[in-house]
Amino acid sequence: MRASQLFIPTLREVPAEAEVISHKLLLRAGFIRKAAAGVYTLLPLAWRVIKKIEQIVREEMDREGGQEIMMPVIQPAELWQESGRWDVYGPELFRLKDRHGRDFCLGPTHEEIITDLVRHEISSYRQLPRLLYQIQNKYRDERRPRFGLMRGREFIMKDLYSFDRDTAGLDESYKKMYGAYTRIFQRCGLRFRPVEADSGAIGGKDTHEFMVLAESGEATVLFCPQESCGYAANDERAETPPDLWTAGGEPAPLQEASTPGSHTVAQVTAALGVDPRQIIKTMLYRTEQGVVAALVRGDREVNEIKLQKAANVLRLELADASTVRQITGARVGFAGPVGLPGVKIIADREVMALVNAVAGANRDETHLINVNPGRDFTPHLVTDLCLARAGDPCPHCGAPLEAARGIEVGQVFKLGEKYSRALNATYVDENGQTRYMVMGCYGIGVTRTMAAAIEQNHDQNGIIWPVSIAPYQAVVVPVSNKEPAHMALAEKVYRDLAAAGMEVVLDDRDERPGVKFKDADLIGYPLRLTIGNRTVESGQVEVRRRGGGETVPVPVDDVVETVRQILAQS
RNA sequence: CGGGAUGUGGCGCAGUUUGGCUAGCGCGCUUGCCUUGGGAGCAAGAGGCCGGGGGUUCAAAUCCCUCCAUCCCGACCA
Repeated sequence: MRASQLFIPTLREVPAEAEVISHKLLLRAGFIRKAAAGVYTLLPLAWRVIKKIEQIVREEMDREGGQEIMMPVIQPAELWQESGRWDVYGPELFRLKDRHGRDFCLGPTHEEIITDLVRHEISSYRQLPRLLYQIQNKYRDERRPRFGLMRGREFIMKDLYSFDRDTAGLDESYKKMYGAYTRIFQRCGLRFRPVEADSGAIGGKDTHEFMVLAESGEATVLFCPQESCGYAANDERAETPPDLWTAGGEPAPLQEASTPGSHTVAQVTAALGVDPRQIIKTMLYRTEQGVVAALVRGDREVNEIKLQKAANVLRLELADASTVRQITGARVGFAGPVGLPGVKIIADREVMALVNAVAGANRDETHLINVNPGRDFTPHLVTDLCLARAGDPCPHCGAPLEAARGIEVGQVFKLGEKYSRALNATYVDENGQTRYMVMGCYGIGVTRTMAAAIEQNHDQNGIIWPVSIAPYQAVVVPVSNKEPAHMALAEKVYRDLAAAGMEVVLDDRDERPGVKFKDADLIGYPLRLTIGNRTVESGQVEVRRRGGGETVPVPVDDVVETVRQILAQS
């Protein structure tokens, strides 16, 4: 393509709305434009990148036996009511009504639709397993869309759904997808890490997230630095072997201490001169089964996912000030487990190891000292409630875990029978028995993958596309489009490359060379071929790799082969 | 959802506090000349319901009310 004909509206200045680098560069380099908050038009360059990522995804899905289908974006409420998610999904679900007043939603995911399809069309074990996938727009009315394509309200997802006869079959499908995902992100040129994750709202058992490592990532992952171990999990999932620290000593009599104004751990440690680990932090949560108190050591934070599981509740939210007052009789910051009636108390293991600890007294401006778990209060349950952090021991090998930020670009789930039961998706096995299908679902955020690639591959001048997903592989830049010798050679090089099957742009715009170079760097073509006075007389072309590498003169007749080799190596 | 900020040609901004006369600047855009190895120069132009609605006033980008949009921060660790 000729740059003079291409729709690539680059910007010299950064639009004020962009925060992260991928958003800034996508706007500046002319890849995207915003239509509404979290909703974008993908311009030709972005669409080319998306199609390349999609193609990689397709090839790897097909290789594992996946079959592509297209499902509706608009989904009837009935199916969501049948699965129970119409009420559970909350305000993130885009809801709408048709002219008759019937309820619909814009699909944030397609378990309902596909399970409905499969229950009607598949009835025998002979038809299983089935792996069906789609690549299309999905919708979530995010409470806060941000970071451009990283957290949009409309985005492109690949979702594959597996239907198996039993859990052994599911394990097989899961393994296939895990392998496919590893290949996909490798082929996209990304530095990533699969981590153990929590299944969250979609429900299910095993799950891994594929995290692209980048500072701008919204998720925290913890991983074991020991290569032989390889443990990695997100911070919500990571198990925390208990640190049974104790100040020791003999249990002393319970006492009250006046702690005016000390409603945080830091303030209490300062007021009483104790180690934060000596404090029992009491967090009150509202659930559909009443208020639950979570106890963790003062230096720890509550992991709400673990708490939710331990409490076996569906909904969990931190109690507001008036609820705290009602339960404890005190303002926020003075809750404690001693004499806390009518509240289910769940304690972390580390709390139980403490001797003569400090806790809120359930009275304003007062704490208790010499609190001894087991003597002064007895939790209903003791378990792991800690949010993991760097430095915690690896649950497998004990080495201190390291933390990193990650962008979640893919997730693989074992759903089990959750949806097949809810929607009655059954088959008849070889013994004539009716059984529920066993499902898995496997998503990749395609638009987010594009953004993540930029987060990981850029410099101060612009994007540095991995060759496999670059919108074009090379740009040919004649230094002057008024110089017949430059243009003639540029045209030849351009045609030769195109004839050899390369995706190449000829920058034939009537611009000064500086402008073309700046745009080439900004857009991030992996290769730039420059034609100017320095080499044109000797019949050479300068070849330069984006993102490092020197400018190398190459004889015209060798250009195609040289480019082919460089691209093959990348 | 809570808090904060912003909304002025395509982009980035000034002007608003202290109402006033043709609403400015840089970039981009158009035309011409000139120039061509890292976002050139000169000249002449085009382009603005000052986010919407309502109000105050002789007079509103500027003051008041209201709505909308966008961005940021937070969403509670007791």
